[in-house]
Amino acid sequence: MSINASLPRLDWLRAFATFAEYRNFTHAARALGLSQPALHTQVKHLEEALETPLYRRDGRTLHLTEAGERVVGYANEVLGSMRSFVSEVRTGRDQRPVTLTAGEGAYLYLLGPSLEAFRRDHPEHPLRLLSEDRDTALESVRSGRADVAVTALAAAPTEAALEADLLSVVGISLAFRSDHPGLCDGGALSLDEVANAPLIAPPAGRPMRRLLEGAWLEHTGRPPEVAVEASGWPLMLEFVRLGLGVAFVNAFCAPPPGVALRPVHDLEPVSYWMLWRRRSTPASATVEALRRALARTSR
Amino acid sequence: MSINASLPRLDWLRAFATFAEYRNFTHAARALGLSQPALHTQVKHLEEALETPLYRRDGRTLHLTEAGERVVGYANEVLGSMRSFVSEVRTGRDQRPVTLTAGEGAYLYLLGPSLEAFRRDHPEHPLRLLSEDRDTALESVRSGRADVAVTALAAAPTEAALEADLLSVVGISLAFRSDHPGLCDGGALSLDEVANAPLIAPPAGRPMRRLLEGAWLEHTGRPPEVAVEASGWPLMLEFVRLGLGVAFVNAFCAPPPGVALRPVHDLEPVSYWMLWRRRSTPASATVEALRRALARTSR
DNA sequence: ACGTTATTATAGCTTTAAACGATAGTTTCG
DNA sequence: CGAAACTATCGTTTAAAGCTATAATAACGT
Repeated sequence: MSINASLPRLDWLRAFATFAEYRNFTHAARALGLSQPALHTQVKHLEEALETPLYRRDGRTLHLTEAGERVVGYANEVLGSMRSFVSEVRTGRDQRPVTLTAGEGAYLYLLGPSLEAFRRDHPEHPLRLLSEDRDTALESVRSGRADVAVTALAAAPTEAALEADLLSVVGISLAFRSDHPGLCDGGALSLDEVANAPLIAPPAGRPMRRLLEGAWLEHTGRPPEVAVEASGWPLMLEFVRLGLGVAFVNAFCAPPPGVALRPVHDLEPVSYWMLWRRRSTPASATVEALRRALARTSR
Repeated sequence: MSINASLPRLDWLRAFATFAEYRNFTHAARALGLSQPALHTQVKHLEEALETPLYRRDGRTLHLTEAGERVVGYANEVLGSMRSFVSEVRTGRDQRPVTLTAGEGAYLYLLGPSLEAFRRDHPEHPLRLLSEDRDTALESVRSGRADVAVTALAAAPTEAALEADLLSVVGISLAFRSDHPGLCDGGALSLDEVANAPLIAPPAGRPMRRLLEGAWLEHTGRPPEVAVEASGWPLMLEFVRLGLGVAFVNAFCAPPPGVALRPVHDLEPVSYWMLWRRRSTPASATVEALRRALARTSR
């Protein structure tokens, strides 16, 4: 009944956290400044302390188990909290950097004012801004490498480990050269009106591209013909300016001179969500429950 | 610019936490199953890692510094969270015991139904119930040994480290034998009406005793004459039943057969508070601020 | 198919550091 | 002022964490 079964060491948690990042002992060990065997035994110790396998081998690639995923998240949480506490005690004030991850588009067109405001109101906290695509960003939040992610999602994530808030819903607009014949005036466009213009689109596989392909098929009966592939709205808009074609972009984009936007009503608007890891101080939920129970006491 | 200055080890935190409990290296070391020098160096290492003295010597007695107080709290928090996480991973579910500390009176007359309800709604969480007096209970919460305290306080504590909720305000009643001449009927009593009855009161120095002495002086111009000292309302009520005198008790007390209660209006009612440690995941406040800043984003 | 490369996992040896016993140094108390 | 109670330090011992070397295994290229 291992009542006082030894706690895992923080070294082991850190070791496992960086191992989880690389999923490769050799590289992770180099990143930690350790030998590969040393890292290996640290992870092994952690597994023994938790009496649970944390990763699985499929041939030469290593996958985290479900328990492993939870442990990474907790490890990063505890390590981050510890680091910030230490620096807080040492310097007398909280200087923990806050890490935000988002896509380039969100930074350029959505988050600017908020970040300025945060910087102004909390100058004491360094702000680490990662630029990552949707999946990487979610993974960064899950694993605790980032505190908050902002990204476009079809719906709030159902994962229990994450909490989310809807930030903004933005429509899709068509970007075209101001001198484009036949597009310059009018309200919302339909897809058919632009079915024949050469198209600048994100690379195959990106979420926005898939959205486009679906809607195109539905409205015109055939897949879109993409003239130019470009990643990121600034590039797409630049290519529009150069006359390489038209592009579908989020309505919040600021078009460069010579480029105009018109809303498109056949495309679903995109929802931007802010996501963060549900803090798993496992105690707190229970303690909260007890507090609620007590608060029901005759008042 | 110690960017990666080594983190304190959990051993050191645990060592310091139990040292803080005893404020005595020798005893704490015995409690930990360590030699006194070993414990001493662990605490020293912690101080070096935090670059801050955690205790001070006044002759032979040791006091925690202010930083030391914060570190104990954080240490207990982190250790508790770690223990519960480990057992959660090992067993697959959260079994963290929740620790409540309160006085005997609160348990007997105030908290019963709430505790029953909590037990029914959360049978998976062991409940540890400590019986401590006010100061010890507060100290237990501050140091993280207990999750929640319930105790009578004149006002909400102003300490930044604690949060509090008012649970209940209860008046003071006089407990007397049902056959007492002249007391049996009527509404609220004044102090003068009972100034001559032999008095059963808590031992000198207890909060309730001090309250009584203050009010007595104010209303009758002289200190009360205490016939019997007894600690705890059950004992006091029992002595009332035996005819040793009358007693002032909280109105929520359940008098035994043969004993009656009547409210007393010259005595201030007593407020029962629930207190808990403000969770200091130092990150969370900042992250919260960032989230608020982002949420101000055009919606 | 077979050698080459990349990587995990184990073994033996070395080094680091944590624990211990002994003890000097302080303060308090009778 | 001596005894008792502790803290803090000093070598010494012991445990554990690191390193190099290497066996074992899977993927890859020719």
